[in-house]
Amino acid sequence: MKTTPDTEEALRLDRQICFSLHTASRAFNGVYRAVLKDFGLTYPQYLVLLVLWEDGELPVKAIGTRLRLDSGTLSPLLKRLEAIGLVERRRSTEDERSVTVRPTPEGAALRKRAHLVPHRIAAATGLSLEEIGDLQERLSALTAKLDGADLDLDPLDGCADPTH
Amino acid sequence: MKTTPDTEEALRLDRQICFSLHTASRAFNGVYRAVLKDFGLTYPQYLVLLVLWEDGELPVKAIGTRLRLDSGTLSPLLKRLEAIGLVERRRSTEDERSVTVRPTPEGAALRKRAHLVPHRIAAATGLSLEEIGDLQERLSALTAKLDGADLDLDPLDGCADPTH
DNA sequence: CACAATTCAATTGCACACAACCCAAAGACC
DNA sequence: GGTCTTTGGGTTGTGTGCAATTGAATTGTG
Repeated sequence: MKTTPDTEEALRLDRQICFSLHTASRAFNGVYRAVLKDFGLTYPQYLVLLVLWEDGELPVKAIGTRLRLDSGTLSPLLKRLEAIGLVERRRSTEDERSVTVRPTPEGAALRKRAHLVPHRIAAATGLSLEEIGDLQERLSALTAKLDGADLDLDPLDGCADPTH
Repeated sequence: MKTTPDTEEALRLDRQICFSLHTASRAFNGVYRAVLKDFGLTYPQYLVLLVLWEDGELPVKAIGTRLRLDSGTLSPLLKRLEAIGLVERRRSTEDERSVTVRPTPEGAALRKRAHLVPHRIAAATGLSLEEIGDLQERLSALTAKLDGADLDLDPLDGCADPTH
């Protein structure tokens, strides 16, 4: 790694990682959009249903922890899922701050139809299960790293030389 | 790969790839948000500036092709960049349908300060340049595959057996 | 030249995603 | 009991991201 500023190269290189991740994510989103259209679901709505199918019933807080989403995103999303009759929201009696979400019978029934989704997505990726697993592993590690980064680095030094 | 439906496993496995990609992308976005706050830029705005810094001046259409964004996203974004004085939009004289975007002197000057950004981002990833390059390559390949997928597959068969 | 098809940008509508706030309920503390 | 703090959801505001439409300009074709 050079210590010269090398503005051109840095700006180009940087674009590569973040941009490819950004684009891949949107491309994936597009594929999900197409596949989930038949179910009338968006991709984040599908994610919420996945965790509910697994756990049966969860408070909003727990869904947010699982998906790393806050109430600003989840509240309206859950209201939409409730509006189309797939989930039910009930304020807990023992802790009235908490709202418990669970699939309605229609929401639970959707699970049977939804098991087709992963096959179609996997086919669209064109990757083997092994490659998928590997990529997933790297991305999870990257996310953990990014979440933990505090960014309190000196603007210039301390970056190029980790031993500093 | 088994041919049994295996709903549980399929739904879980599927969650892994798409979810990790989705989460990694948002985590990256969060890091950029923190780093770019000093510049008053969002991450997509930064991407637009990157291509403008490289090419000097581009029609909206070309920016969209580079970043895979359409006018619905770019039009308001560019108006914001114009509002804060970083770019200039001018309707082309030779083709009046086209709008040419280029950095203002302030926008061009920002480039010098922005070369700090990639260092901080790279540091936050905790990855070597080699790992970054490898990941980028996989993601680009994945995006290409996803963009090309037509999804006109049979819902069930035709997935597990590529020779079909 | 006239007319249809295409292209480019902008706009509208909807759904995240996140920061920043508000409020009510629950705990913690004296 | 009476405050103080924390916690869980909700709301608001801003900024994407994308489908669908509009409208003007250009191109293609007879």
